[in-house]
Amino acid sequence: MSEDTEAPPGSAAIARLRRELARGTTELAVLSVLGVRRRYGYELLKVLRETGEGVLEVKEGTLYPLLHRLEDSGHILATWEVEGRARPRKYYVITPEGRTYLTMLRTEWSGLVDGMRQLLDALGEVRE
Amino acid sequence: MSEDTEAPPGSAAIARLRRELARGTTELAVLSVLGVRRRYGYELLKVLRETGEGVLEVKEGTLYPLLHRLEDSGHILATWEVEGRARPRKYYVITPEGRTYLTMLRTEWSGLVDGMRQLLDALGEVRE
DNA sequence: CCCGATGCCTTGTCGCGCAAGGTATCGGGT
DNA sequence: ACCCGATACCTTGCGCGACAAGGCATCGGG
Repeated sequence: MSEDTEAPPGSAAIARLRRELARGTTELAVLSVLGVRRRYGYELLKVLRETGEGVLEVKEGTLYPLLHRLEDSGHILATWEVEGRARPRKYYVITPEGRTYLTMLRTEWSGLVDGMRQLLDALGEVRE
Repeated sequence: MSEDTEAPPGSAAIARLRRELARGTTELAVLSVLGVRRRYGYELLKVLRETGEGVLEVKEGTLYPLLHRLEDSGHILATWEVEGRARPRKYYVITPEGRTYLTMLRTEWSGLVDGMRQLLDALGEVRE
């Protein structure tokens, strides 16, 4: 029984809380990347993994449904592109409504970060 | 049809994304407050609403189950206190395991914030 | 010839946040 | 006398995003 079925202790717990914390940030991240220029799904996957020190490990099962949601709500537009290529790509572009929404998301995010910092800093002082 | 059933447009959407973004932060906030000194549930509710500019609007239906979860996992300890009072209070104290977990949570949180800042800042430059 | 990378997708499960409801005591306003 | 808000705890049921796990197809290198 030296074959340990468990990875490092608590790693499952870490994964869980990381998942919960990152909730909602994927949408912000994706929309931000698309705010710069159009991308296709698989490309987004790599961009998001390379940026931000790999903190945002977006999974396929997360990204594709998210893109469909954003498309349904009119925040992004999808276009298939083949162009002599065997594996066609689905490019996404942000819409004006998407930009408005992105601004909203950014505001909400920085508000949350500010609030949390205040809370944590205040307690940090007392702790000292 | 002038009677609009909807409040300000998008306010429901705002509430939704705020809820999604704040996911998981409540645990960090609660544990942080308890890291300073013991508190009872209803008190936590008020402390969390007054701190951090009201960004963390914790609801009762969120807080109480969360406290029970933290207790079950051994991160906090509960003690009933009556002391001549008609309405008894349930005080919570953080345990050593809770402190370890709190440290972990703080690390995860700042990692996420850093990652997001890098991502957003990088895109901000290009946008300019 | 197989396997990994590319490129898209789906179904089912998990777990948090919350609306909505419940119970009980106490004090102040009318 | 009565009601209502604050205090103080709790619960059930729903919504919804993240993800594991799987599927499908093509292309290139060892």
